Amino acid sequence: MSSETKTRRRRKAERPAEILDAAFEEFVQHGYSATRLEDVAARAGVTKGTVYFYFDAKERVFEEMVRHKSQTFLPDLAMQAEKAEGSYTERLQALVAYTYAHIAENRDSREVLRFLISEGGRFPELVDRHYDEFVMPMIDQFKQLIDAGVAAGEFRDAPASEFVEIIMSPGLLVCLWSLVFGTRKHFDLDAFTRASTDLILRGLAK
Amino acid sequence: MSSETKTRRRRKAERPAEILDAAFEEFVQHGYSATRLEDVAARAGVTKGTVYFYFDAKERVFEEMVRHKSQTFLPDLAMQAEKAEGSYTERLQALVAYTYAHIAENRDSREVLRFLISEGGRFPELVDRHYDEFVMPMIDQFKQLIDAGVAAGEFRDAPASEFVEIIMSPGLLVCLWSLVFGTRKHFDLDAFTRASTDLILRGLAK
Amino acid sequence: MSSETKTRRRRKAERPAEILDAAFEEFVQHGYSATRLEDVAARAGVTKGTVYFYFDAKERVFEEMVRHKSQTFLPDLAMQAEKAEGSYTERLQALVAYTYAHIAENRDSREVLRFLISEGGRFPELVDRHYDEFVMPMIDQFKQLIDAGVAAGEFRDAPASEFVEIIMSPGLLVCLWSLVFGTRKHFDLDAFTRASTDLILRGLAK
Amino acid sequence: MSSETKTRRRRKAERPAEILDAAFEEFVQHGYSATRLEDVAARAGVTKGTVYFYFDAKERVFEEMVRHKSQTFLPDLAMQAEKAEGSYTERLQALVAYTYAHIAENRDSREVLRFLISEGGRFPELVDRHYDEFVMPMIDQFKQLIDAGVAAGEFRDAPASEFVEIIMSPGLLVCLWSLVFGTRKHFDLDAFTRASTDLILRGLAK
DNA sequence: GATGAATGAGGCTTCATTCAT
DNA sequence: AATGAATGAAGCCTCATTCAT
Repeated sequence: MSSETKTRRRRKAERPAEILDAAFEEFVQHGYSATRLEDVAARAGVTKGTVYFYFDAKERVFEEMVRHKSQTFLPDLAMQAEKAEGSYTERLQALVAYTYAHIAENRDSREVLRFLISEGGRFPELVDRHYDEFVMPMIDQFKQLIDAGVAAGEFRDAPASEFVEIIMSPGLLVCLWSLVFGTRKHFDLDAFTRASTDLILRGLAK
Repeated sequence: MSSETKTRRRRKAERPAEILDAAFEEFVQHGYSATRLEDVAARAGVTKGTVYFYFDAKERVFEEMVRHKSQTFLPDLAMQAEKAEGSYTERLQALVAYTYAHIAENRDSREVLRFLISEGGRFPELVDRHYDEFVMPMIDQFKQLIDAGVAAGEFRDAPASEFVEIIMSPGLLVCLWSLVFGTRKHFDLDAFTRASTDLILRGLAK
Repeated sequence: MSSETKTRRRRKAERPAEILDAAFEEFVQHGYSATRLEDVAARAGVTKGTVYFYFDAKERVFEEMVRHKSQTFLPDLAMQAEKAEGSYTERLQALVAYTYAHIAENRDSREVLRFLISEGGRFPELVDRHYDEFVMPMIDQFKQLIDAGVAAGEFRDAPASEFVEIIMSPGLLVCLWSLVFGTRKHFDLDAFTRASTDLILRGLAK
Repeated sequence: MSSETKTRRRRKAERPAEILDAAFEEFVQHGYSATRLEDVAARAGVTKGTVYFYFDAKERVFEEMVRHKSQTFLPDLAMQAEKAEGSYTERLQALVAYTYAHIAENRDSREVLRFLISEGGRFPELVDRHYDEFVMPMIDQFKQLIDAGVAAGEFRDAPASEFVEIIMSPGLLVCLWSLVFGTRKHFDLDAFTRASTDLILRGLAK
């Protein structure tokens, strides 16, 4: 069935997501203030008016777009954590690799981070929401694993146990690198991940 | 020459910097697109026309402002590295502490990073310049120290030696934390620095 | 025929009037240009499309609404004039009181006057129609009574006989007062009517 | 000196009034909502931006325009009242004639009344201001004269003494007539004034 | 008959930029 | 050097109107 023959009702169900996807691209390219809603509309294959039929204002489009693109990878992370096997070292290694790959390679979450950095001041609820739904849960996930490793006597009780963010920081660096330098200065993610994991695990080892 | 004339001359000489300082504050608060040159002028105590006397266009004001606020801390870092004493472990510890403190607490460089992230696409030369004048030198500085430590047999030849960025990543995390959450979610920088340094040094140790 | 069908039919028959009533309220509150047909529809409990089913365009809704709300009180006035008894003075007194009460207290005709004043330029036919169907007949009604009173020797042949509008002007003033000041500056209509009638009758008396 | 050679400073002093005069014409022709600020600008010989240089928003233009056009005729009325001579009857006669002529023939105040009627709901301060600065003082002026006439035994103590608005109501009727019918249905103002004055004076006479 | 998704022209407002003074 | 009046392009948003369902 071609998209032209879709019923209006079906299209209505799909429109908002189409608009938000288009908005994502435009906001990524030009930033919040410099993107024109008309371009968003054109990219989504509708007209200005249609955007306003679904969203109150430009701010709302932005907020919903971030929400839309924040469909978190947390459930996946939890699943990875559960199905992880072997020593705590091996489990942590696996989880770190999984997380870095996500942070570094997932364009959506990378750009969401850019939005939080550049427009967070204008959209504080978005920031708070991100903290609650993304940052804290991820930290918790890692903290659990490390605490268990410490309890099992596999990791030493390093001060880093209280700042598991440290473990994620190399991943964030890659993400930031990508945000700032794009593809101009390339990065061997695999080697970097190996190096980071090596350093971290060695740093945690007893 | 009357003192009034002198004052006027002195003021004239300071004008551009005053304007750039004002621009910094406005750009920090509203982002590139959303700041009005008129507000910049008002904050600097001049009028729009004066801004245009010193700078061609809004883009130029932004670029010059970033340049102005990028007065790098590299010379300081080099000095610190030179006057550092003791084992390589101790030297690295000192340098890391110094760097984290700068990255985390220096508002100017923090906000410059925000500008690079949010407006880098619009100002690629700025990004390149930053890479050349800031990122690479800093990486080199650390790489030298670590290579020396390895050569001296104090550090193992970890894969991280090829990615000394890893060592700076916890500092960047604090910086990012501050950019996104401001002062809302506080952070014990000292404890975090100790934990990071501990992890890193342990990870590098033979 | 099920009662439901009947209800539907009945409702259908009432729809236009319901829409016009809703339109009246919205036009009163916001004026012609500033009222949105969507709000009219919502107030009438239908959707925009339905409004367009019954009326060609916004202008038509307005015109029909004014017509709908202009269901004149002239028949009532004529009846009052007919059943009036006593001297011409008493009859005029009664008719004046009746007219003032209507002009001053009937919200519909008051607001119709507002529409004529504010949108008359855009709807000249409405104005002409009002003149023919409302203004002239009312003037005639009064003129007849006064002429009869003059003929009967009860009133002097004052110049005002040629301008019976004068007699209605105090009523109009109350109406205007209400249009401009609403209920904020109150007005003792009864006392005002008595005062006006007293002045007029005395002015007409021989 | 041609208008082109006027200095910018001089022009700045004149611009606001020029814009407000232009705004008056446009608002009169189309009403508040339907006039485009761009047309106001064009009529004033400037561009949209200039209007916004002098006035915050369309609402402000309207308010200031009403204020500008409300330069009251009260001082003139007071002067007329002072220099009036003869019996109270003659003085009242003169004042009424003067007032009617103003109300009926002064286009500015007539249209201001139209604005109060059509847009008063949107600009309540304007209405209140008009009441304080225009309506009440005028009423007072007439009340003083009538009270004096009553005290002097020239007028009877009619109930109308408490509602001197009655005296102005014929003038208002002419004004309204003009607002609604424009020049289409003409009106012999002089004759009407004579008729009204005759009726009123006779009504007040002892 | 009725709905409501979609359109697109049009108006308000902002602001980078210019230039006469 | 500095001012600030003036411009005009551009963007946000509204809403009368249409039409497929």
